[in-house]
Amino acid sequence: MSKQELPIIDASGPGTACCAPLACKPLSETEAAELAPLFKAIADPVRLRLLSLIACHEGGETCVCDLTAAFDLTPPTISHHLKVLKQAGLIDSERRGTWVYYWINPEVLTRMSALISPASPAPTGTA
Amino acid sequence: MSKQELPIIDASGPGTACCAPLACKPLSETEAAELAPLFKAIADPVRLRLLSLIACHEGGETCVCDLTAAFDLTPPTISHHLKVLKQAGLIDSERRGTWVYYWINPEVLTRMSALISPASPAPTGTA
DNA sequence: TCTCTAATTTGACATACATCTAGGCAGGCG
DNA sequence: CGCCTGCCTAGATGTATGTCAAATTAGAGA
Repeated sequence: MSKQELPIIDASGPGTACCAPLACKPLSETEAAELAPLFKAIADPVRLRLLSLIACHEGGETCVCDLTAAFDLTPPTISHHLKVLKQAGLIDSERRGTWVYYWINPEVLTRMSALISPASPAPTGTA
Repeated sequence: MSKQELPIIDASGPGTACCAPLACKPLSETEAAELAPLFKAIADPVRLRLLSLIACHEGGETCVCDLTAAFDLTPPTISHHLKVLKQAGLIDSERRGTWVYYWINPEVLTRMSALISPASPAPTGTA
């Protein structure tokens, strides 16, 4: 276990210096190799919907049973996708009694978003 | 040809109403099915670097020969990845004499970025 | 303890994908 | 016209991935 890593994306908090890392200077081979799996994790319709379902759920967390019910897939398949999302660091989970709850890790999503956001994300008079 | 489509992502321009579509309301099956390929296009280290190289190149466009030179891969492989990016609508190209030039389509990238950007992407007094 | 439900793990299978080699098309130049 | 260079297409191949059925673990309750 202890698959908790996400020091990628050039560090930099929410209000970074430059612009979008991607359009600022070419990604190194190493950076690309670490970033690609993050996007691969959300590059699937089921995982995209899972992420959205969890993100939208009130209380910030969702029981697996609710997620499974939203798809025409078997529980093992949902479990597999949740595992992929979790290993990418996009979500986290905890068992509470009989049920397991998942919630989103917004930091990683924010970083991914910033990475692909073009130079001037808000063209509000950028001229 | 004529694989030019990108009406996805819930429409909405740069200054949309709500927040991030993903965290706002659950993605429909259709939306997810149309969005996933976009992320799949950048869910590869080589394509991520290609995109970055093109985005960073001065003049806004890059010759294929420059891209090929940056990798340890054969030209057909680079060509394949460029095709994937182009079919996703992320880049576009034009032949000019002997060389072919590629440039980025920032709109699609912007939409993808907004999609995964958590609730308040630009805390610039959005409240 | 026994049983029932919730969720995950394991193993198998079909499909999708990244990469290469070989060959084809287009444009420049002698 | 013929050749050379730049890029793409076609076909082949090994690996990765999404899905399911069957088996396993974890907790609740009688």
